[in-house]
Amino acid sequence: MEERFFGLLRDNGLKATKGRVEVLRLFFKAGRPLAQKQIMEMLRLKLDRASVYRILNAFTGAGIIHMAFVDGRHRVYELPGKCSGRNCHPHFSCRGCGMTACLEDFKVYYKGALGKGFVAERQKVLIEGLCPNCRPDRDRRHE
Amino acid sequence: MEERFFGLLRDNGLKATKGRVEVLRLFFKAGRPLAQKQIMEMLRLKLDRASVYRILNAFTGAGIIHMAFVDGRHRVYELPGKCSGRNCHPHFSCRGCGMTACLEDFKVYYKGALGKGFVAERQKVLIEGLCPNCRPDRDRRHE
DNA sequence: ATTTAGATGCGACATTATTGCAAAAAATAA
DNA sequence: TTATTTTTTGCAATAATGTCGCATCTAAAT
Repeated sequence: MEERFFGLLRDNGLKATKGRVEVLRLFFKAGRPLAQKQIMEMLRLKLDRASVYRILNAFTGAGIIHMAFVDGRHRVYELPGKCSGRNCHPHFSCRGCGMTACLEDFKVYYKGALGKGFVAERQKVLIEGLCPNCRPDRDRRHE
Repeated sequence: MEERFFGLLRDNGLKATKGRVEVLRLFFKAGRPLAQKQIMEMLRLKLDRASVYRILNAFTGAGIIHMAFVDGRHRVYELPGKCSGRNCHPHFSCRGCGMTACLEDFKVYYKGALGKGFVAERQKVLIEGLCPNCRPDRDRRHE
């Protein structure tokens, strides 16, 4: 299982160090976008803040992950999944617990109106709201 | 002209101080979203960093402006225009010069796929790319 | 003009992120 | 395996964005 991470790192010209394997493992395990802070809390081994930042930048440069969106002051990264760096799928962010999710089947359609001479390179769509856990439960509204 | 700003401030329970009138003037003059940094550079009078932040927070609390989007690490604010705080129109941000623009006629259509139990409260749409000034000019491509 | 509620300036601090440099670890060569 | 080279890491310092406390000042009301 770890071999998969070793290969992914080496294929992208990155040494398979403990720290990188660990961070990569966390992304695969989480299956959802992660911010540096969350990664720090999930680490099973000691890794410096600076190293985590450098790992995220290295991964981003290599295309192993990309920045999905900025949530408040946190840059949130994820494995590519179905989206390219240029045209990323929309994301959901819960204002209750900070949980994030990819909305890969959630398509955005827009028409014109960018004005003459403008070039669109990337779209970033973020839906903010409440996840099922943070939503006031409708079945309990009579309590 | 300045009376308009005085009235807008007082109607929202804010004292019409020099700093506030100046910041409000900049928003009206610019006619586009502004970040704290840009405001600092445009100021015609001396105003402390902290004061600008406090003014932006006061204006936001009063509903005179709202945060349009986060660009990199910069919070970008704007006058409401056609959008409410909850459902803001899409924005454009130029990666060349950092210029921002509102895409009020740019409508986003999306369908389903938010999953059961999720509640959408806000949408944030940001298109990144190049503005006409930063775009490599097509007419000069043979140079 | 005096009073007073509230705004400002300044400095300290918190947070997120980057960088320089020496020590450590991984990959390569011997 | 050992030695060498390259890259990464840890630590500390630094930068940028933003907030807060407190003394001082200002706008507006008396």
